[in-house]
Amino acid sequence: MSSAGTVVTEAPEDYEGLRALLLIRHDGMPKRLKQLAAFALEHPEDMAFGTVAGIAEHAGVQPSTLVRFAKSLGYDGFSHLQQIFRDRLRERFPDYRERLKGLRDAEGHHVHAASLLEGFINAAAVSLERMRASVRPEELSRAIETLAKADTIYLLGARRVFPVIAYCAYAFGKLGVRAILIDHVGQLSPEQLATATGRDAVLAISFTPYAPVTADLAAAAAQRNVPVVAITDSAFSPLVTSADVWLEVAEADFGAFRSLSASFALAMALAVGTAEKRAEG
Amino acid sequence: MSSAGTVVTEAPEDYEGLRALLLIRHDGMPKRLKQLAAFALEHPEDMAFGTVAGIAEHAGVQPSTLVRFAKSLGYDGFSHLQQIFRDRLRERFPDYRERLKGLRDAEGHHVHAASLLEGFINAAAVSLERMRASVRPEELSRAIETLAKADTIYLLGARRVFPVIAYCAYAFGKLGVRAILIDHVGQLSPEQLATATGRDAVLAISFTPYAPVTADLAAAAAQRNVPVVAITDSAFSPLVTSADVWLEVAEADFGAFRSLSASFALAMALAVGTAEKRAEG
DNA sequence: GGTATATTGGAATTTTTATTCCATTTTTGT
DNA sequence: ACAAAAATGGAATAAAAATTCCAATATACC
Repeated sequence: MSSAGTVVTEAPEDYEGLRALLLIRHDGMPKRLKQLAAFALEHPEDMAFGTVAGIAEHAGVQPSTLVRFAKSLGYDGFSHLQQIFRDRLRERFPDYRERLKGLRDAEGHHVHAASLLEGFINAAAVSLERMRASVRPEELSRAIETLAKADTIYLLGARRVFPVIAYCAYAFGKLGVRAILIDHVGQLSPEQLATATGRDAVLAISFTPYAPVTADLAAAAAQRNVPVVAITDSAFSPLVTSADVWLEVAEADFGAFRSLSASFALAMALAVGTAEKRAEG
Repeated sequence: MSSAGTVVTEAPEDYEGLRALLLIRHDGMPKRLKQLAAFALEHPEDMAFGTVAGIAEHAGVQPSTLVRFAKSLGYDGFSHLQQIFRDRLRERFPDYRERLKGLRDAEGHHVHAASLLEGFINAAAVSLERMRASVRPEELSRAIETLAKADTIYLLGARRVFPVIAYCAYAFGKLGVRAILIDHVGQLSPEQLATATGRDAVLAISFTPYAPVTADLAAAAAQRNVPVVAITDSAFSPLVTSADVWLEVAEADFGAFRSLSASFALAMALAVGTAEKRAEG
């Protein structure tokens, strides 16, 4: 390790750190490595997607030089360096599985617990960022209008998303909007929904793997001309066919568990938006 | 070429075209390919960066199925299909300016709805960032240890935080950890908790204004020497006196509503941490 | 100007990754 | 209920890519 290149004390794990390192070290670098440093900052996408051979040709160096370049910065090899560029494009969602594995071997449980938390925080943050870009204001507006027109709002969701719908019940209640939580107690959900008419509305949430109850009940409601507003995670969701308006939320996951943060934020916006719309007229 | 799969007249060269094609073909696809179609649209980043083996595992199919999937869409193989996903990421940069402009042009209500959503997204993001700094790894570790030692975990939370605790019930169940959700149905919560002993544990959550039930039940449990792990928002919380370990979470609010994102992330970390600790021994 | 040291180029090797093939299972049509 | 066709899983194979190694060249130092 301490043999070949220059200093070995670094190796930033994020793009900004790498950028800073390259700017500092650039002046003292030998010709070809300097060339690569400049190329990397000018063509970060190439660095993220390219192969050693391809990038080397583009940058006018030999493949081996690229590997040497990565090692001189403290990385294991080119692949490790490339990961930094990929993470950047991935909306800053580094490969935590890898990191977790490393931490587990290396240090104690404290670190492990903390990195677990980091992972979930990151999944939540990514979900929120994604939603910023993906939800269309017009759709959101239409959803709010539909709910605002309703006499009573029936809240439908099971299993993983039940917490979201339960929160809606709390929020609508606090806002003075009449809403009924379909809680499935005693498997009475069909009866709980039976009183819904065309003048009411259903707010249904379901993500993969779609709980059959939710899809079934939403479909039954739609059949009876009850307007359905849906929050779901893909155009393939069984909710889409029943819905008058549907909003897409793609939550990020960490390990086997998916975030709910974006769904919560969206649900809250729907609830407050509905209450405000009603107050207007 | 005209041999194996389905139709071969297509093979869109851009992401939108691919998306459209998947939506159209989805219904007529066999099980595994349908699965992949959904996965691809839900995890486009994975498709862009992953390897055949990695993506296949994530999506729950065989590597060969991925190749077959690509070919059935008219591509040469997986690599060709992957290119579409990579191209999409390269171009998706001048995004925010467009978005802002779009918001400005749209009508009054749309903007309002969108900014409502922005507000809740920001509150959630702020909460997450705060927690990054505030939760101490040692405390988190102690909390996990306490829960891991327990025979059965009793989940306690009401009103605003009920969704968090309800999610814990889901997560623990999925992880194979015995946990009981105190759901307050029929006001039977004291009875639901009555069977807890010193070999079990209580996970309690409460934020201002502290719901009296939660504090009372936690205190009663502590009295009977049941270990209590608490998540709360200040050192003055009534939960603190009953708790063996407590974790502080300060959620940000927008309007009258407070985020729950940080609490969720923390709860998930606790759940997974507990399950892993148990698996270790 | 000569020698030691660092850098570079390029081929050889190893590792990783995509693809193909075929036996087994599932679905479809009669 | 049966046969034919389609779909699937998994191991075997082929292709591609990263990494290493060493000889050749350039640079720095005395």
